[in-house]
Amino acid sequence: MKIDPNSTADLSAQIATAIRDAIVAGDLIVDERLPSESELAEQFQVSRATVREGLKRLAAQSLIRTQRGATGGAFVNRLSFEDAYSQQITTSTLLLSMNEVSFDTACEARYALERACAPLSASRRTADQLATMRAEIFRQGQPGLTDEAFCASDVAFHRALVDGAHNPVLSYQLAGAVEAMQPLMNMITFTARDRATILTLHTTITDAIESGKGDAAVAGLSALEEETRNLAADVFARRAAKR
Amino acid sequence: MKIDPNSTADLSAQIATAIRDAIVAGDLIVDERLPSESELAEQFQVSRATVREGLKRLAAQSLIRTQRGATGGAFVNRLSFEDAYSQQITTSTLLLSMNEVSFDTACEARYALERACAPLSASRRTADQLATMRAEIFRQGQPGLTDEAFCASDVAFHRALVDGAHNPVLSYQLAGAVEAMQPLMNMITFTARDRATILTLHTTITDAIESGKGDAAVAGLSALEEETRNLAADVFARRAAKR
DNA sequence: AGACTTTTAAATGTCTGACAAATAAAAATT
DNA sequence: AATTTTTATTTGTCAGACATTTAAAAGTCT
Repeated sequence: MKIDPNSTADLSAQIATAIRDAIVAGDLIVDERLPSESELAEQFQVSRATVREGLKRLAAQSLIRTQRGATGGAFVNRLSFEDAYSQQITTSTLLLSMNEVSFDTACEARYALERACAPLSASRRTADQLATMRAEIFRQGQPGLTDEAFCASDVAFHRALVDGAHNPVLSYQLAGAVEAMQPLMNMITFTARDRATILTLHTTITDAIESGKGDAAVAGLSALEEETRNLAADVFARRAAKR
Repeated sequence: MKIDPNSTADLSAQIATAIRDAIVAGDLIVDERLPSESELAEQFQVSRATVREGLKRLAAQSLIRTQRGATGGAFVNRLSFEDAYSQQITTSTLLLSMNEVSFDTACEARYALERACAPLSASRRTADQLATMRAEIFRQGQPGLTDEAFCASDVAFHRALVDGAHNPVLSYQLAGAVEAMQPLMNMITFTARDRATILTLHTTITDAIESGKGDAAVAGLSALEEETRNLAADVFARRAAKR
């Protein structure tokens, strides 16, 4: 684990990279303790403050955790799916909001990915996930629900659908795609009629998942995608006409 | 932008969270300059070193960039797809290697996602992407290619396939799934016969993409998935038998 | 006046040394 | 033997200093 004295990059960044590489390469294994900050400072020939900045970079990516006290120190962290989820969601959300990704592009990606889950979900979903989907459908039918709450329930519905595939890797990948859409969806105003249409489609999809018909679920998702895109197109057209 | 004096969390972590929240909420917009480190230190009532640790956390997530000099400072960074790609790949790779994700689980997720891209790719791919796919197929047929090089070419082939969908959000999501598989794939030894089988399937898929037949491409991917899983199962069975 | 050079000020990057707080092990006491 | 106290180690935080980079301001020369 060495740093390049000729590099112009910040020392703290170089230190973070060196340690990260060691973790990715497997030279440092999960729960292994790194040398203390003072030892690292001597090893890299920098001050303790610089080492700390490097370590904080790694902590931000959940690659290490620190513990104070006599037997404390920095330990290689087992990256949990939960940690990875939340990072993914933050990154995806910012990616969409900062890069002028069109609603259609994001929507297309999301539904393409969801359709990839549907057949697996249809054959593996537990009663628990089905119950969640039904519960969210019920919630979505409640009168007086705000648009935000409707969208949040929509996200919960789709997450249950995705989790039904019982593949944590898929769930992790999809978390970003589904949740990052929420701010975009929140721009839409859902009329009572819109909600009724969506509810019908949600029911169709849930029925298909329950009876193990992957194809029908895929078709339902495609219909839902079209509906969503039409709704968004209307909103944007009306907004453009106002000017 | 405030921190909770009663929280037990590290001050640098709280500062990072406060600024991150402001960025996600849109209170700080792209390319906006944050107050200088000294000003932030005064604002949060902490030392400059603590502020810096917080800022390094944000820099690790590509949320800010820093510039030295008179008009320098920390600026809200536009999260680029490239930045997001590489973060995704690191995270996905570690997630798989640290959590005992089975080969089958990872493989299933990867191919499910790729099949989601195939129909889009079949209708939108450019000549460029097709050429890349053909070139990689050619490379994979070269004698004397190491297993590592074969896998790397395989990744390039699949990335071209995914990029053919011309949806940056999809490409971003898929980058992690495809690249994170590489270390797992590298555990497999490909015999000449294995390679020939894979080559045939790659050709089938490319032909389907070229002629706009999404269904055929999906079928080809499914066949490739089965082939890959059989290969891996053989490897693991042989390894288990050795003991 | 305009082009070039020098100075200056502001900002991040790094270092040093110190103290606070947490924590577990070792030592002392009951 | 159980409990309490001490001690050593480690991270968290602070204060102040200097180095380096950078652009703008000031100065100088033609």
